[in-house]
Amino acid sequence: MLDEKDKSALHDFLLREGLKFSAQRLKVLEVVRRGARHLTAGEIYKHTQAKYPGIGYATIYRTLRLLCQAGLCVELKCEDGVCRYEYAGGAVHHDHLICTKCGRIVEVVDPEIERLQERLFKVNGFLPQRHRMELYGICNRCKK
Amino acid sequence: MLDEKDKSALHDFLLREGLKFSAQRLKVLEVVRRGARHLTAGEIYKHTQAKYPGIGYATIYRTLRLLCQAGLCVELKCEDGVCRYEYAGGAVHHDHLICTKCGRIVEVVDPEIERLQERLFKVNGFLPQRHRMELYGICNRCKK
DNA sequence: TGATATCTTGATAATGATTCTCAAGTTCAA
DNA sequence: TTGAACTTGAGAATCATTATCAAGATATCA
Repeated sequence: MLDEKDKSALHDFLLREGLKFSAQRLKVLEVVRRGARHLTAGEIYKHTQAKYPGIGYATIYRTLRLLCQAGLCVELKCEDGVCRYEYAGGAVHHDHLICTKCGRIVEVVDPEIERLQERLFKVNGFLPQRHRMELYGICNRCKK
Repeated sequence: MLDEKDKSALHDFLLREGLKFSAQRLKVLEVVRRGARHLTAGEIYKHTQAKYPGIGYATIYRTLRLLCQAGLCVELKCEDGVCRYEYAGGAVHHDHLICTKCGRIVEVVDPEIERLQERLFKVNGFLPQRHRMELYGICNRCKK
């Protein structure tokens, strides 16, 4: 099940871009929206298969790119070279704290850092678009 | 030509890890040390070929990983999915401001942000190891 | 409602960076 | 000098992601 808000956000985006609606696109959004955070494309593929048997890998990738463009999804490039995706519809931006032992990912936000980042953009004459901040360390469970 | 300091840093690391010295490893370090910033493995391969004809791709990758472990080199995961490498021996840590139009990379440092990042680690019970911060935007040359 | 142009899809091949394999070559401590 | 252990180069293998393309779905306009 998907909020009407998500569905219409997708619809609006497609309309705006001259693209078309499809059941596959809706299902992928649903999986990203309801599934765990930080899913890989492969995991999203498997989960979507359950709701829409027969969907292809290419469609998963295409749709994920689309959802990112629509601002409904965010792509996270991980250390292992595999991308992970998470729902971002109306969510607050956040960064990631990643344990290098167990791979646990903690989401963090620091408005102060965000502000300083904006300043760095400005000082260097850049028009800000987005950023990625990943902090790697050893989490308290793995420390001992 | 390579500073004695770099050479002995490599030597020390190899000794400490029970590994062996080789001309190839020295040449790769030299290329990373003297070459432009943000070289891809492919570029490092080509440049090293000039100094050490016959060197293989596998050796380049293996050596880059080694140099990263030794702290002489830093790997930068770029948006295009290709890793870039830069010398890091005794250098000050810095982050990257990347133009999404022309690909230009500007190095930036912000001690304030560094401090806040440390705090995020601590607050979440993580032992800090390293971080990656990449700011994406459009540079002043591409803006108009 | 139907025709049509355009967009999407799924299967599969292709790509491309990185890693693995293994026999032959090097290094270095004793 | 010798030998165990580490490295190397060539090329095959991996694996995530993209491209291709014919067949299918969608939406627009009459």
